[in-house]
Amino acid sequence: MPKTKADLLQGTLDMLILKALALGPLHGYGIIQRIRQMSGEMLAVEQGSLYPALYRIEQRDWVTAKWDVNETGRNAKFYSLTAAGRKQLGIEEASWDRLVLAISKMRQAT
Amino acid sequence: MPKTKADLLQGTLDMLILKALALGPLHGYGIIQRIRQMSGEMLAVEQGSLYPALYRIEQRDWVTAKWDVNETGRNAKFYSLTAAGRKQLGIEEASWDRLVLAISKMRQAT
DNA sequence: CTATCTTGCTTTGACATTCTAGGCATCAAG
DNA sequence: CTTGATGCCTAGAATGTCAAAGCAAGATAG
Repeated sequence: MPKTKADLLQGTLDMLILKALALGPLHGYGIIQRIRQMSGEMLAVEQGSLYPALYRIEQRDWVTAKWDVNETGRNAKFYSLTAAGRKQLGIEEASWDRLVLAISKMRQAT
Repeated sequence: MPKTKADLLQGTLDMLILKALALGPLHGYGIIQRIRQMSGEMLAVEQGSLYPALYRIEQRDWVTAKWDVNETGRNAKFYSLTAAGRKQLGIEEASWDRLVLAISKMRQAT
């Protein structure tokens, strides 16, 4: 039974999370929804991928976390982009652009 | 010591190999050079990545291998794209395009 | 002739990342 | 009271790439 092709490529998730948080602080569950919405329903991040990724990203000081209450009064852990995180987002976007360019060159090659 | 960012994202190598072989049969060592050349020197595939990938790809019948001699008379294992491989290349290119589109939507999202 | 470089294939282990699958808690709606 | 949505977390499996090493043959330079 062939595995279903992964939605995401390894290495893109950090960029997506940082990009989602660039629109403003948000809790984990909301980040998943924001990514889905921003991508036009094309990208679906699993919780089992997101939370470990958030932990990694926090360790690297690209985001900070703070428990707070959401608009409905429930507790949730809100993540905010740091200055370093914003810088990292730029790096990852540039890296992504390079890869896209390189592969588009592959496409054109005779 | 932060690791150097990977040149490739996991999941793209198969597509690159298939794409390189779409230009004609070639041996492993040559595939690395062809990918480098096709990508405008932007993509460098390591031997330690390539040969295991070729093995996987052969197991999936996307390529066939045959020992032969190269133009200088040396032995080398030549890989050729199969019909299934050509089909797979199409699938992977379409999947790549979808991901690029999804991420470009992320970029535009407000 | 012998040291080094390039070509060529292979294998091992480390590493990072994503996913599946589960658990737990709260709250609203039926 | 049961179900679904919201919300967080973890363990383990699977995957794929890379660094590093080894082996071999031929070319080239000294």
